[in-house]
Amino acid sequence: MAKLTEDELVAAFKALGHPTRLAILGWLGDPESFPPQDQPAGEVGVCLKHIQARAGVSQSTASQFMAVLQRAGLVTCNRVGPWSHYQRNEAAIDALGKSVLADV
Amino acid sequence: MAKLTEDELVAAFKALGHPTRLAILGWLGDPESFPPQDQPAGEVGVCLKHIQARAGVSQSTASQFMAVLQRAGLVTCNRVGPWSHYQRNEAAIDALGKSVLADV
DNA sequence: TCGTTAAATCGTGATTTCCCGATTAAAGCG
DNA sequence: CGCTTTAATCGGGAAATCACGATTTAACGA
Repeated sequence: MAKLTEDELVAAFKALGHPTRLAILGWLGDPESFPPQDQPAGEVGVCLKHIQARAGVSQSTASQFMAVLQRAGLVTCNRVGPWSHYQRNEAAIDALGKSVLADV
Repeated sequence: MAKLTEDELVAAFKALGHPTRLAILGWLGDPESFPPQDQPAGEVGVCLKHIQARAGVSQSTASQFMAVLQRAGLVTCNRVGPWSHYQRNEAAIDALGKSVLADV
């Protein structure tokens, strides 16, 4: 994973500076804990519907939360048919943690 | 350093989700790079005036920035006479980085 | 005691974030 | 082609953040 720029760091911190978004990223660490779906969550990621349900927010809010996490590079999106599946970007999260330990 | 709670994590991320505050925390990693002051910066921390000058913001803004970092546990404040000196809380920063690598 | 200096707090307008419902876009099925 | 499902985007009101100047508090010296 490339070294994070100042802007990327700020975007990542902003994205995680919200309790629900922080929780979502944690949940995605255990994709199998979500209800079953057409595509295997462990491979393709978790469907937005399931994230929305667990977070207890509206569909539009869930979609926007994931867009923020995606723009910050912390998750990736996998579109299969009508579904959007979200997965942690482990390399980016690792780079963020190491950035805090080394640079910040 | 104790394990960070969800709330502490969010507060720390929020505090760092601002380019100037993130930069300040980085600057404090090299206290000697600031202009000389009555008390040795390496021991007691950096005087608010110097932080304000480098950040290029007003006195009140600088004071509030440091208050945010302090409430997030990322810096400590050392009052000596009329001066407030700020220092990185290395244990908290370390705990934050490890939290990202392990829990988030 | 009276200034002076340092810094926290107060009061503010401007901007941004938050979160929703409504709408739109796209996929898939009968 | 309609109908349904999924999710992104739009529009907006409420709340929080941002950054400032003004004021207050506290420490110190003359």
